[in-house]
Parts: sequence; C-alpha cells; structure tokens
Amino acid sequence: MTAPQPDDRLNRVFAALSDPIRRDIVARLSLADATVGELAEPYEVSTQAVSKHLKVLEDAGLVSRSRDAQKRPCHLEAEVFDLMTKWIERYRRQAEERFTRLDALLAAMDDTDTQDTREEGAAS
Amino acid sequence: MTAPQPDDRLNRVFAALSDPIRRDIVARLSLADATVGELAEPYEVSTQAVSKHLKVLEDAGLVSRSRDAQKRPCHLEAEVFDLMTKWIERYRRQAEERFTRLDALLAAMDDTDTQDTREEGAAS
DNA sequence: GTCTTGCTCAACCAAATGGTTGCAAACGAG
DNA sequence: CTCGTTTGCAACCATTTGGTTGAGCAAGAC
Repeated sequence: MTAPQPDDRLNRVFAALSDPIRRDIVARLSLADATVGELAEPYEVSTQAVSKHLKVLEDAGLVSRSRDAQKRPCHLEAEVFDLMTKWIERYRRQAEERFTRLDALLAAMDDTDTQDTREEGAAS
Repeated sequence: MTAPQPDDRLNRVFAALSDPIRRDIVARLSLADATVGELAEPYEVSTQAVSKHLKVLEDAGLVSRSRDAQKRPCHLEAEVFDLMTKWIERYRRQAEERFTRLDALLAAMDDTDTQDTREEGAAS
C-alpha cells in the first residue's frame, strides 16, 4: 500500500476491468455516483458480492467511497484510466511504427531487387 | 469462438493484460516478432508456462502465430487495442463531462440560490 | 432504549489461474 | 531412419477468484 508501483497498479486495474459486472459498475458510475445497494440492484448476485467487486475496484484505484449515514456513495476516479491508455498507446504506437518501417523496407527491396535483406534480426 | 462478442473479447483482453509477464511479452512483441523460446528466455519460468501465456494472449486476439519449421513466430495484433481504448475513453469522457456539468450546476445554483436540482436521476 | 436499513467481514465452496513435470508431435539435420 | 530442437498437451498442485450464507457493525427511525 505504501508504494503503489505502476506495475502493481496496472495489474490491479486490468484485472479489475476483466470482469463484466465491474466494467458495468464503472460504466454506471461514469454517469452518476451511487451507493452499493443502488449498484447491486440490477444484478442477480448478492449485495455482498457487489461489495466485493467494489473493493476490487477501490483497490485498483478506480473507485473511492465516502460516507453518508449508513450509505457508502461510490465515486469513479477516472484518473487511473490514464495509466492504462498510456501503457496501451505506447506499445500500439511502437507496433504501428514497426509496421510502417516494414512497409518502407519492402518498398526498398522492391527497388533494389532481391538483395541480402538482413534487417529484422532478433531483438536480444 | 464462433461469435466473439465484444463483451467476451473485453473480458479476455483485460484479463490477458493483468499479468506482468504477458504485458512484458506484448511490450517485446511490439518491437519485433519472436518465437516462443526467444520470448521465454528472459523469464525464470518454464517454456511451457510461457507457451500458456501465449495461448492466453492468442485467445484474447492480441497475438497471432504462424509457422516456420518447428518454430512458431508470434506477432502482435495491435488492432485489439482499439477495443480497449474505445471502452476506456468512452467512460472517461462521460465522467469528465459529468464533472464539468457539475461545475456548471454549482455555478447555476450559486446564481439562483437553492432551487430544486433534480438532474442526476438513476440511470435505469 | 429497540428496530430497521445499509453495508462489511468471515467462513466456506467451486472454478479458474499460473506454475510445475512428463510426454508426444512436428520438423530439419545427420 | 534416427536424433535433437521447438513447441503443444495432459495431469497435477497451490493459490486466487467470484460466488454463497450468516453474523455483526454503524447510524438514522421509531
């Protein structure tokens, strides 16, 4: 808890969103804050199960909970989304770059006929 | 497999990326295609374990495998990333919108004093 | 005070996950 | 054909996960 390393964070965030109920909860919380009971109502699972899901989302940093009498209003923390999009975009861009480089290589090969094409060696 | 519904897809993609080894594999495949053995080398787990990880990534649609003699070169399919970013961006935008609307509402309330403020009703 | 509501905690259970080992298939090399 | 290399599959094991039920706590309602 003291040092939430980005790696650990990413583990939890991706894992949290791998469950359809939790994704649905996030979707609904993006529209409005809600209590545990309100969130649990549409699903056929018990309130306790939803409470567990909320805990997973909270541990991932996706949801924060305050107090209002007995109720525990849940609030979406959209900030964490950035962590994911940064990770995803980084490697997507890298892959796309590689793709365009491959295109260029193929074009060059087409020019210089069938020469020795040592280029894409192992990236050790 | 016949009808990979987007929901199911998202389950698998998010779950696949919730493991640090699998994220690392994706990161390395974004630089260059690689065989199972090459991918397994840096880790302390067995080749079979990495083979399993590759299967998870393949089932999620993140990786495709071709054949070259005994080797099975792995290739990153960056397309699936879009599915995630679309999902994420959708709800992040929604949350941000709500945030700015709340700001506006507060400003309006400050103007018109304490009127009836029915706005954020349940999202049935 | 007692009651009811809203939620969490604890114990338990079945299924999935991530790892292991051993074996077999596919393929090129000799 | 036989051998080594690379990979996938099956069985097994420990841990995690997503669900259940039952009890308990906190806070307004009576």
